[in-house]
Amino acid sequence: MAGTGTRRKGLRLSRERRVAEIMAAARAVFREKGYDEALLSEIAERAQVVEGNIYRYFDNKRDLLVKVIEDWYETMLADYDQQLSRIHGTRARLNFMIWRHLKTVHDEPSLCQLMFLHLRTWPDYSSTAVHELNREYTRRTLDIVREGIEAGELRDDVPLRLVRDMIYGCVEHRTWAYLRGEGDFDPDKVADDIVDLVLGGLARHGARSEERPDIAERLENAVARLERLSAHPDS
Amino acid sequence: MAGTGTRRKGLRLSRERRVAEIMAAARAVFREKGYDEALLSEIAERAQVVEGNIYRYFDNKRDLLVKVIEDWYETMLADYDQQLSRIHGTRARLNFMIWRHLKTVHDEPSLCQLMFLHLRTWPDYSSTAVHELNREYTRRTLDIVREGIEAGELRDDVPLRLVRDMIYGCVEHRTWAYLRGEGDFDPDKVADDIVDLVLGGLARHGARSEERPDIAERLENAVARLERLSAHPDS
Amino acid sequence: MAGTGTRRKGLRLSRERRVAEIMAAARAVFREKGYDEALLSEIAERAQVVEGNIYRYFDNKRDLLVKVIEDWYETMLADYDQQLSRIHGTRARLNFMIWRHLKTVHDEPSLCQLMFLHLRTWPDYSSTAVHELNREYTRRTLDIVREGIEAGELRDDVPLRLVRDMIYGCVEHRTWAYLRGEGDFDPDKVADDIVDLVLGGLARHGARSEERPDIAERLENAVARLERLSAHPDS
Amino acid sequence: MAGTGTRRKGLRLSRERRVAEIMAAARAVFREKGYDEALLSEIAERAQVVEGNIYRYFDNKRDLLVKVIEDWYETMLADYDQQLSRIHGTRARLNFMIWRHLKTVHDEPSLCQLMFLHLRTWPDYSSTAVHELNREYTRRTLDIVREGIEAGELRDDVPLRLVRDMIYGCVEHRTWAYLRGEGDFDPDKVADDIVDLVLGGLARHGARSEERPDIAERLENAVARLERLSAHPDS
DNA sequence: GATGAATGAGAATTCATTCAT
DNA sequence: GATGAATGAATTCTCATTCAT
Repeated sequence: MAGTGTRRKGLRLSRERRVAEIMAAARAVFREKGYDEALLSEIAERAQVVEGNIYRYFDNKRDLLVKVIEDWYETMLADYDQQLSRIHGTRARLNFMIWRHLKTVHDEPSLCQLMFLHLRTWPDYSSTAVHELNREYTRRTLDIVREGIEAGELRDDVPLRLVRDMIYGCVEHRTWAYLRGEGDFDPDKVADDIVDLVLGGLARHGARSEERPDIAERLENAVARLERLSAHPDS
Repeated sequence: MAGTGTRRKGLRLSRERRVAEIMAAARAVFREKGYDEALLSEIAERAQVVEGNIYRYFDNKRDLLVKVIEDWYETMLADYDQQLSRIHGTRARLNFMIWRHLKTVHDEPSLCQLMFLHLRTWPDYSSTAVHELNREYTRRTLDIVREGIEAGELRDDVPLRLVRDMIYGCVEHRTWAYLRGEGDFDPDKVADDIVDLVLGGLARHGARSEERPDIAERLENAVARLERLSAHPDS
Repeated sequence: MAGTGTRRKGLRLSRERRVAEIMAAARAVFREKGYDEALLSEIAERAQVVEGNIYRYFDNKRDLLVKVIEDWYETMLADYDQQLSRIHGTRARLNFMIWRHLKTVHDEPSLCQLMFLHLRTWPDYSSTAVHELNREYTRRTLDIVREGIEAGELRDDVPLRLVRDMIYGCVEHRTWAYLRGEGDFDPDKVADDIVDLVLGGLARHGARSEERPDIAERLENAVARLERLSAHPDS
Repeated sequence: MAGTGTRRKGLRLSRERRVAEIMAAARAVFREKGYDEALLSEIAERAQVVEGNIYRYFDNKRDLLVKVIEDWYETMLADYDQQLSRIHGTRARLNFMIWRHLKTVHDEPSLCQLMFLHLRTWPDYSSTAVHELNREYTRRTLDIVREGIEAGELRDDVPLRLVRDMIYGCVEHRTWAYLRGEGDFDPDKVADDIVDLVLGGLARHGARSEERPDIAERLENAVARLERLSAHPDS
């Protein structure tokens, strides 16, 4: 009751430091509890701050999450660049990007969930800095593809955007069960598989021209189907 | 206040009928408001039922959504089978599946959101009937791939599961902005692109560059669309 | 769907039989779940009856419990009489009554709880048949006391009612923890102790007259205290 | 509707003060309405607080009742000690304890009901502070008995625990009808009777019958009442 | 700059009982 | 006599955010 309490009281930290403490606490709590379950009161307590005080530095809970994720992205981006600079060759660089993304999901499933299920679904997401950071995040991959095209290694008749969607969508779907807490996956193996599939495609190529029906045959088949259609439209 | 009683009173319907009415109302409200904003009271009102009565047939709000989505899936599955039976050839069938999925997202963005952002994220999702229905939904695609492999048209050294993740993940990412209410997309175009990318892959293949503007391929795509039209005349 | 279902349908039983089945089901469910947790729907299901049908035989849930307890009491009373007829001597008969009561609590804790915490607390309890049955139940004990008085074995200057309250109140308090699910007790031992205490009292008797201060001394003490009181009333 | 704002707005009180106001309001409402009928909203209104604000200080309705009863017990215990210190002699002190308990039941039937029918029946009762307070409450009685034994006035072959159960069980049974709102009772008279029965027992004792209308005993009882009066002038 | 008391709005859920069929 | 669909009323509890001190 009397004397100096164990809890620092109104201790003044620089704004910078205060913000950092709150964000660290917020990241921890968001990670452990998810967005809805995370309580401002708990974040405040861990940051040694009073609840209402958080509002001095952040607009609201949502904003706090945005800032936490932004911060996380920035760290990742710097990291990526550093590592990518040592890797050469289209396939290897692509593989790295995909592997690194898989690794991130593997190591920080909770933060990824926060990104996938909350941030990204909020109505103003696309005006967020996180959106921009995410584009930046995936742009590296597209750069690699672009360079591969220029080098003549990759096809130039494919919408770049779709390549990105395919890679990141594939990773996301592939890791969905893991994020739900069911089972595990091996980032190395999955990365290899994805690169292989994305680059090589599903169709057979080597023997392709010989095996597949020639043009005349394919045209005939198509016409046959058209005839069938016109004959029995509701069959 | 005035006029003939607007609310029919105690009209007794069979369980079956009542369930159908509630589900119809629920689907509409969920679609319009999303999960959180959807009020049981509004659903009840539209279904001409007292709130508490919903609980005779559904465990809770969550269960109600699950049932609504289940019902939707069942309709879709039957529809798919019917239409798919008229389409032939690996590429065409694959194209149909992807196009149909894109079309669904395009036509029912709200229900898709419900599925993506709620149902699928709930902890017990994998024990849900919806989960099974979803596997059933994607199994058709895998069957086509499997048949393609058996026919020697597709590579047999690719993990099937990854193909599925790539296709559905790609669609989901590609349509994300649309689901968020930003912009639009053309199911036909996107389907063609995805099929092309999934089958052909990103890498250039020696034999391929010669055929480039492949007349047969273009004709095949055209026929696929015709088939689709006859199968699904209101698309 | 067709044919005779496994669930008898509208099978007509005599009113008597139907009532018995419902009461048996109700007793079981009340015992297992307690009053509040017991659901009419479960009782109905166990009794192979439809919910609304219970109301043909019982006024309401409360009435159902009353009837169940009544029935239980009646069985017990008959049992008591039969056994008591073979026991002789005031102490032995008293001991039996107390032991039997303890045994009942021990064997049917749930039904006792129902009686103690519900029936007995309801506002119209004293107009219930159960109330009368309970008086009947305790009257046997008072009869024994009365006979003991007439035989000159027991004091005749004690309010009978208080004796009853003391015996049954003591048992109830003594078994409270057990009813709450904490620990156990031995009906035989506790019965002996209670009889001993009730009959013998707490004060020493044998040496009593010698040890205790004689009248003069006691009067002196009393006067001393009175003086103290008047001298320092607020000390 | 008219006049100066009847509801003070956002007036800030210290935690301590606010808690006290809420508890006072809660005690009143619980007393008047019983547990189930008591509405948080009414408590809030009387405490001049918004409903949700109660939850800053109390976990839930149940906790609120617990705290109210605790508070009540604490007041009583302090009171008991103060009064008991002026009363001397085993019989007189025992008489006081019993009389005081009866008086409490008589004066605060509602709070007693709350204790008997709610608090005490909740599953975690024995881990409650109230449970401990109640033991403390009855421990005084046992101390008196213990001292009587040491002074050679009381038998040393009786389980103390049973004495306590007998006294408090007897009081509870004796006052049951009153608590139910039927009839009344006289704490003085009942206390005398109980003390007499507990000390003397039911059986006749040779030496006893001679002293029967024991003048000293009557005087002692009278003094005990006088002491009580001076200790508790408003009784 | 810090504190933490006060706010506020409502939404899901329960199940005994009734009564149309 | 049986059925089971429909009723309905009311309450607890949550926690981000604000703002008086």
